[in-house]
Amino acid sequence: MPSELDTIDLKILNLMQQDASLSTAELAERVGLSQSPCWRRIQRMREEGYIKAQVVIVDRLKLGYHMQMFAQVKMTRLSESERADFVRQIQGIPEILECYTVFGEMDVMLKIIAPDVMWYQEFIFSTLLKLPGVQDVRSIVTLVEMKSTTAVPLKTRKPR
Amino acid sequence: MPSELDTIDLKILNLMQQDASLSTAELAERVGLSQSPCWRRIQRMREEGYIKAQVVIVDRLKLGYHMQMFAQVKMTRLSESERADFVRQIQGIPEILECYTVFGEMDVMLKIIAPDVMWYQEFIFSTLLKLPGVQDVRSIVTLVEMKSTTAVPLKTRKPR
DNA sequence: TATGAAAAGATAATCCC
DNA sequence: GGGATTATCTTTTCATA
Repeated sequence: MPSELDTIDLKILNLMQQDASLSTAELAERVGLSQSPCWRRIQRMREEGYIKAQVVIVDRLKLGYHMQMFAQVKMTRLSESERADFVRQIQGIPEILECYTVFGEMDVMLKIIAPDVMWYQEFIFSTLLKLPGVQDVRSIVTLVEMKSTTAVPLKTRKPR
Repeated sequence: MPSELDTIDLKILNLMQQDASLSTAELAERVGLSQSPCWRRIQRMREEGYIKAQVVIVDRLKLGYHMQMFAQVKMTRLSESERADFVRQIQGIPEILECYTVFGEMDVMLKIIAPDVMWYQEFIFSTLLKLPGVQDVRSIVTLVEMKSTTAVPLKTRKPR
C-alpha cells in the first residue's frame, strides 16, 4: 500500500538526496519534526521503495577513470533468450554504468567510463562488438562535466 | 597529500558504493580489520576526496518522472561570460541531472528527466532553446533501463 | 493514526597502546 | 593496526492527543 508522500516527506527526501549522512535528529530539526516521526517517515520511504539505495559517490578521476563516453549501439533483432543474455552480460561489465533501450536512429544507449583511450578502443572491439546483437557503435566522448547529480527534483515545476 | 589507496581501501569503497548504510563495524569485519582502522580509512578517503558524497537514490518513477531523455545540443560560439551564464542556468534547472561538453557533431549532452511528454516539449521551447547559445536540440528518449549504477569499478581490468 | 519524550541498544568517534 | 572508552545516534517502547 504505497501511501503518497506529503510535503515533509519530500523535504526529508530532498535533504537525503544531497547528504545521506545527516542524522535523523538533524533532518528532523530541519523539517520541523522530532526524531521519532522523522525516523518512521524515512523507514516507510525505504520500505515502500521511494528510497532505492544509499550509496557513496566516488571521484572517478581520482580512481583512474579519465574518460567517459556515451555509446550509441545499433542492434540486430534479438530473440528473447539472446536479449536476456545481452542484458546479463551488460550487467556484468562494471565499466558500463548505464544502459537503456532508446527511441531514434540507434537502439541502445550506454554510459561507459574508461581509464584511457587505448583501453576504450580495446573495449569496443574485444567486448562491446562481441555482445549478442551488437552491429555498430557510435561513441560520444564527454569533455567537461558541467553538472552531475543523482538528485531528482522534489516536485514538477512548470518550465519557465 | 593524497596518498594512494590500497586493496583494503578499495574493498571498503566498493562496499560503500553498493550500500553506504553499512556500519563501520560491519565493513571492518568484511575486509578483515577492526573498527578503528576501518573508520580512519573511511575518514581519510572522505577528506582526500575519494568519497565525494553520500546520498540516497530515489525511485524517479514513483516520484512522477516517467520520462528520461538524453538531449544533444548544438551551440553557437560563446564568450567567457556567456558560457559561465549558461553553466549557472543549467545548474539551476533540477530536471537536468547531467551536463557535459562533448566531442562530435553536437556540442553538449544533457541527461534530463520529465514527468511526461507535454512537459518536456514545453521545457524544450520555453527553457532549453532560450538558454544562451543554444541553437538546436536533438532528443533521445530512453525506454527500458537495463542497467543504472553510480558504482565505479574498483580497478581497471583488461577488456576480455 | 500520528506525535513526542524517553529508554534501550547500536554505532561513531576518540583515546591510548 | 588493535582494544577500550566515551559521545552520539538509531531504534524501540510507551504515553498522549
